[in-house]
Amino acid sequence: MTKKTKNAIIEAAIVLFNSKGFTGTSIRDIAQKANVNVSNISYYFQNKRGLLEYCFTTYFEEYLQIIEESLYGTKESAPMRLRKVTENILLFQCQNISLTRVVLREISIDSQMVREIISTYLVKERYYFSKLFEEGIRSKEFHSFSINYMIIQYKSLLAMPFLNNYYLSEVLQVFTNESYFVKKYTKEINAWIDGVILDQSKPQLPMVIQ
Amino acid sequence: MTKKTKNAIIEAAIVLFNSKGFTGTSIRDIAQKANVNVSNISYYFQNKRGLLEYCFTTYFEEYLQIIEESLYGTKESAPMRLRKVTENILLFQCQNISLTRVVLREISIDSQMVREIISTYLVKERYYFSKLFEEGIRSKEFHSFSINYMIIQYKSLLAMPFLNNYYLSEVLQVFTNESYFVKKYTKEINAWIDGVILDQSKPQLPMVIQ
Amino acid sequence: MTKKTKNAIIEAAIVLFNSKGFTGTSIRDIAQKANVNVSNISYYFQNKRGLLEYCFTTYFEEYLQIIEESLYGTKESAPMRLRKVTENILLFQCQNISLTRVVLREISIDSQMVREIISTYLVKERYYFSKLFEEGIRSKEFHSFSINYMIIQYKSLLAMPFLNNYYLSEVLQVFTNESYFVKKYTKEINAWIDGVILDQSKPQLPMVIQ
Amino acid sequence: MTKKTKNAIIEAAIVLFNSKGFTGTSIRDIAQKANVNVSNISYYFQNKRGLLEYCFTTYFEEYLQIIEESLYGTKESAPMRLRKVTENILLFQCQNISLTRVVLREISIDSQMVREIISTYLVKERYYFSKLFEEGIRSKEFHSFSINYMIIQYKSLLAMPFLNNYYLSEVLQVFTNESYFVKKYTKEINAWIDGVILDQSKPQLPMVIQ
DNA sequence: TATGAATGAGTGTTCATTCAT
DNA sequence: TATGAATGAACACTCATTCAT
Repeated sequence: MTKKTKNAIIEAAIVLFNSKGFTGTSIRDIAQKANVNVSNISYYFQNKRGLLEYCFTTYFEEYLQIIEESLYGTKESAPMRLRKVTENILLFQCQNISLTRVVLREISIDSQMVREIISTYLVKERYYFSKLFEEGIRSKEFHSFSINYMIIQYKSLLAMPFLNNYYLSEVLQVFTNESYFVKKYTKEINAWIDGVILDQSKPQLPMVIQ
Repeated sequence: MTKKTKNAIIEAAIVLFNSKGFTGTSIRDIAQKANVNVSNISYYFQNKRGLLEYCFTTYFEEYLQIIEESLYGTKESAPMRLRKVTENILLFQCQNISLTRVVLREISIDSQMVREIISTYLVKERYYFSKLFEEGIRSKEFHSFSINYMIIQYKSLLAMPFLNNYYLSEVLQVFTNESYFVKKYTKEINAWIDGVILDQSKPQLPMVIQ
Repeated sequence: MTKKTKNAIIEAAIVLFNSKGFTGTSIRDIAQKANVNVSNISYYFQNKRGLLEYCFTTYFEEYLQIIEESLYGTKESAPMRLRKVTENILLFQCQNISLTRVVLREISIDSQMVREIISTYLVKERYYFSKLFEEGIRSKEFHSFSINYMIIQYKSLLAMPFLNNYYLSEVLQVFTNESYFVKKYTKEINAWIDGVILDQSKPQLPMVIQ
Repeated sequence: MTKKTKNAIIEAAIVLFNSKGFTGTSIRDIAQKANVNVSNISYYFQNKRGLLEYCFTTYFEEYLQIIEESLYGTKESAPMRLRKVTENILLFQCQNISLTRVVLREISIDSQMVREIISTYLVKERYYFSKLFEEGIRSKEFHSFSINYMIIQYKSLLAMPFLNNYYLSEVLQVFTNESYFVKKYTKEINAWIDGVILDQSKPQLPMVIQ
């Protein structure tokens, strides 16, 4: 009824996958942290892989919904929508730091398993982003750079604070879980948008850098 | 005499750590791929951790040397040196794709082991980068943004193609191991330098965007 | 009311015990094949052992009844009754191939559990067979061989096609489930009866070999 | 060097596979009985299946060699060679009672695994036996029965004491491991040969029944 | 009568490591 | 310098069974 056990497993798994990696985490670790019996993992998720799949699916379903809503909810200009989707993605990722880090890191593994799970999600994401950049270019608001490289840069800026959160906290003393981080980092990406993406020959927007 | 065995182990380890992750790779996998006996790993590197340490050390020694030479070998302006170090880092990383990916990914794990090995290297790297940005700001060539965030963005742009190389190759059809990638991607980062870092009110450099 | 669930379990169990062996079959396998919930097995048969017991009991009750009826239903001579019981046993075993194979194979395991269940049945069976052979010997129709060895041979001939049904079908292309198998194999055993058991110095019966 | 560990594993495995069946035996049972570490089983035999394969292979190599030598070592008549091969097989099986029982029982499981291992051996065995029976029939020494059914009966008589050794010892008080068993049981099978296989219209051999 | 949740012991297997040679 | 044998702990996973509903 209450799915208490199932949820406890998921939460424990995300925390441990985050800090120790998927292969570095044993299902016994998870069961112990969740304070449940090991067998429940097989019971609810078939096996360890199923648990990771669940995490991925959960993440991407919500992630893509946020992108969709941010892009198609309003009739604003491409630059405005780019800013909006940026902020919403950062907000979502900050609210799910551990899960975000798990997804971003495990994606970087050359595992057939991971590819099978996520490839369709990534194709969808790419479709949304490239459509947005195309619109910006068509309306002359964006530079007509290679869209592929725009997406690479954009995604790299979105992911970096989460992938290298150790670097941020230890070396740079920047903490992704602090409330003002979203605001601060949104400004940074906006600076990139203004400086790199937007065609400043006819600026439509005031600079928003801190 | 000949370090054939040792080198075979290192090469096999890098390839496997890259594709399966550190915890996902067993020393038996490595020994088999290197076509040597398992015990040789203990013999040459003490244990599995020692092998990873060796990889990290090898990588960072060369990486930092490249940064040092790029920054202090000439007396050029900050922007020019930033462009130069960028190109050299990308070149180095492309020439050592697997190792680069291993380092970048394993760094993202919250492992005490990894931290112990790399923290001093990261502090050095930060020192070099922040000194460069400080100089640029002092000479009014760079915007006076937060240096920390500049470094975050810069590092994220440098790392992204290697961390998400699956995404690049499968979704965007961009291949990091192709010869022209360095040239192409250097231009991209230069666009970022020009648009975001450089204070364009008094441009010293012609735009280099494709 | 309807014993649908119970019967589904039994049928699934027999098929699986046959093809995978008792220890090789899990109650989850059975429940899945029977399309019922696992707990029903505990409900109807107490536990896995109880399910096997049920199979054994079912088999032997009918098996012994067939022997009894074949031997004591008529007043015919020992050889005729031996032929008759042979045919009826083969018929019964062919009609219950899977169950027969389960029983014959599991009997060969040195399991205390199995012994407890079946020992009384085997004693009864032995009583019937030895009485029949004694009668044949007393009436000079049978050779006065060791009755024990007669029973061994007789039982081995009865069991063989079922125990080694893979050998029969794959290597010899003989199929126990085909309708004419009983007739054919009965003739074979009759040949054995005529050649080995019957005292041919004064033959009472015509040879029946194919 | 001494292969002590490997042999200890094999011996323990045969005993346990015999008494508890393959699936009923855990590799921990085996390791404990052999007084070695569990991992050695994987080390020497890859996995549990490999251990069974080894048992099968060992058994059949020797078994087929015995048949070959018995049949082709001399230039005797078909009946004499049939007697000889019978005695040698029984002797071999009595000297390896446990292994024989393991092989005979596991063969009766419908397992793809078992089939893959043994099918070629069984085909060879069949070739030898059918050739022998063909010769006997051609020389008019044997009845011209169906060779397939002859082989079935012959194999069933050879296997029975080992498959049902519980039945023999508990119910019939006959013990296969006693020294005189081979002699005694060889006579029994000879009785079958004389009574069923040999064409007695022109007897070449004196009856050997006790 | 039937179910889904949950358990703890057990499964086969793999792990990194050690050691004598 | 390199190897094969051996270990014990850990691995992911499955087992039969129980219990509240």
